[in-house]
Amino acid sequence: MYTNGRAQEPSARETVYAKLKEQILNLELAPGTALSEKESSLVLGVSRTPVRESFVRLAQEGLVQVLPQRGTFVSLIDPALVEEARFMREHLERAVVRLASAHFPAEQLHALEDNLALQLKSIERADDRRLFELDEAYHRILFEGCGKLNTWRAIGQMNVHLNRSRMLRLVADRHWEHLHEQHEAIYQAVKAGDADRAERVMQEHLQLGVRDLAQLMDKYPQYFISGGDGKP
Amino acid sequence: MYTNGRAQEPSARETVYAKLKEQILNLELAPGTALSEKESSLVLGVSRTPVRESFVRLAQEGLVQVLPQRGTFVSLIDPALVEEARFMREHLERAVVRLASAHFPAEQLHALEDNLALQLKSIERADDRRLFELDEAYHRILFEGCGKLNTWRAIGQMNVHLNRSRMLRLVADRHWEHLHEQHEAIYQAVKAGDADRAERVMQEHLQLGVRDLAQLMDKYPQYFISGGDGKP
DNA sequence: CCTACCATACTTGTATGGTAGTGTGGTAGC
DNA sequence: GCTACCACACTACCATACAAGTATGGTAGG
Repeated sequence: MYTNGRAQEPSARETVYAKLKEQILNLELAPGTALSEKESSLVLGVSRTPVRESFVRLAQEGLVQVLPQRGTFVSLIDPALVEEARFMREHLERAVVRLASAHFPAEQLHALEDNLALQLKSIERADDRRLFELDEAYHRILFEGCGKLNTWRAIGQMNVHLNRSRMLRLVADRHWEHLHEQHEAIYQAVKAGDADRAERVMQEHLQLGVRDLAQLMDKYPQYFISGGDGKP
Repeated sequence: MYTNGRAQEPSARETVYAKLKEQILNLELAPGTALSEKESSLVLGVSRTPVRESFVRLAQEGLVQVLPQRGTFVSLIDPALVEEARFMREHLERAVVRLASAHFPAEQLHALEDNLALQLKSIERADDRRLFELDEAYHRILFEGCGKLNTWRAIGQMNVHLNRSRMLRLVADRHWEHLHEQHEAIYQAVKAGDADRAERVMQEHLQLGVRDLAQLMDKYPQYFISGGDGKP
């Protein structure tokens, strides 16, 4: 029988994993912070087992680093990962907007419109976090409309590193001026079927994020990998 | 002191994970096969804990599917994942060979030469598995020479699904004719700095693999996702 | 004062027992 | 013969105990 109503309460492992990941991405758990299975289990009110399994998942994503018998630490931001995340997004999203310009379902086109409207409201309210989420959702919709949602998910695993540096930049200084207008321009180009223009704007759009990575590394050196250490 | 000679014996979790992953990729554990923490722990001679943690990792990669209180199963092959893996590789590797054509270190260039020589020997011996590994290594070297090794690793997580279908194809029918000559052509183009030609050959190269995916799905329907089931 | 050593309090790694949910085969009742 | 029910075997999930390695601070000896 269909017991799969998907109304199951999430497992302890899932909640712990989501909580830790959110805190790491929000920089509430700063890069370099020492974690511990026992401490996290006490804080979150579960045993070590689900915490440990969450650490395994986070370690696989490169968000934490487990040193056997020594400790678990929130990974330092690796500039190479940040740049390569940008690289991946640039080339894959350029390809995707070309696809989108050729054919894009009405449903996702409307979703883009709604998203753009919400972006404007978030900018009015100066709600950075919300705008950040909407930005993510916007790009996700583009992939979804092209039937490339799995590709977006694969990007996601690199994207977390890019997002952490973007979040750091958000703390230092907020300038979302061009963001909405670029999103708008991409939307217009896709709608008009102008693949060349869509690709060009997307390329510019994805070069904004890491322009001043060096400044961030200078301002928050303790959050970044310096020498040969950090990732073996 | 420097006790980090990296000469540590691998943990039980690592060996279990590697073993299971290899067996899944080799199709020794066929898609749909039922696994179990207890059984695997008995077979591999460890307790349930490292097995369980390996399942967590494999589940995150999409290689197994864990149904709570019901069982753990080797994931069926998802044609959408296979196609999107090809999509990612096509666009990222085209970008990479363009970079490589502009500048490529001598060390990696020699590594490509060695690799090509070994490919020839594997073809002579009709050693498919070995040629498969060399093919993977060849592309990895291209990324490495461009300083995009993390990108290759990110592709890897999608690539496993592509490779599983390629392995299935290997079982059915072996035709590696064009593989080596395409690799050779890419090498020549990179060495000559001809970005356009390198990109073009790479594009053709990466369209070979999934040409007859439909045939495989027809021949081994039990290994593939059919309807809306499989991945929620 | 400086150094070498060692007890101790951490850390993660592994093993195991108990719990709750799920599928299945047998059986009682119709 | 057919159906409904129930006991049982099986699963993954979680908690806990033990093992083994590591960093550290205090102390004895020079």
